[in-house]
Amino acid sequence: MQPLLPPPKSIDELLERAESIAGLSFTELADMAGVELPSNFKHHKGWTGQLIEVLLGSYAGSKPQQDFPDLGVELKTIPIDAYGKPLETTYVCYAPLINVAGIEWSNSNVKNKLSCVLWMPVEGSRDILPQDRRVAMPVLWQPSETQNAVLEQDWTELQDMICLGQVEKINASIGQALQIRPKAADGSSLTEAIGANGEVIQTRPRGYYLRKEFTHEILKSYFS
DNA sequence: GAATGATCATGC
DNA sequence: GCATGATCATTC
Repeated sequence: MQPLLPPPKSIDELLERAESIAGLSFTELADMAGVELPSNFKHHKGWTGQLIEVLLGSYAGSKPQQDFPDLGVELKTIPIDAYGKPLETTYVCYAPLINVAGIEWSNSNVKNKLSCVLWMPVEGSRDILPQDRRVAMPVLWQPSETQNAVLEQDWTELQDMICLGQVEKINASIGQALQIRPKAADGSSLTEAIGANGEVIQTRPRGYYLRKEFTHEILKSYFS
């Protein structure tokens, strides 16, 4: 998919664009973008996110930066049920597993990505066909002090385990708001990490994700 | 039913 | 393989 518009020049312009597609169905959005609508997402898991990106004027790419670097805004689509509750966790970024000296919360990719997020909730219930799913109203969010503290605490705990060679002990149950889970094409994918004795080991790549409870709180606070 | 771990598509 | 976009599907 190619961007349909130049990047927005201001947050207001970005919000206007986002609000202008709220309420529209995936069928209407696919038409606007000139792309085919998948009948399901089994083989097109990132389709919705990329569709919203091109409609709002984000440059496609896999750069480890925000979607709108000039505005300092990250774009996230999030599937919700009929009650506005998230149906999935939210991927944040890759978890660095090696050469981690010098990485602190203040300069981490997680903090950078989550410093300002434009959430685009979309209907995601599996009993709604992709063609009928609609986009909800956007939410521009910046973490509160409390939220930032929780994120920092989780990140520190997890990143400490990585530094101490305990990556193999990390599972998705660790962390109140942030968790680490595998992030790879399949189980054969490997990357370097720190082992229990400080040696270099091979392990499955991991990513940081936000729990549904945390994103639910974000969405609720803007609709109450 | 929800959560964890696994997986799919794409561009370099 | 890394990093983006995430959802799937097995396990609990």
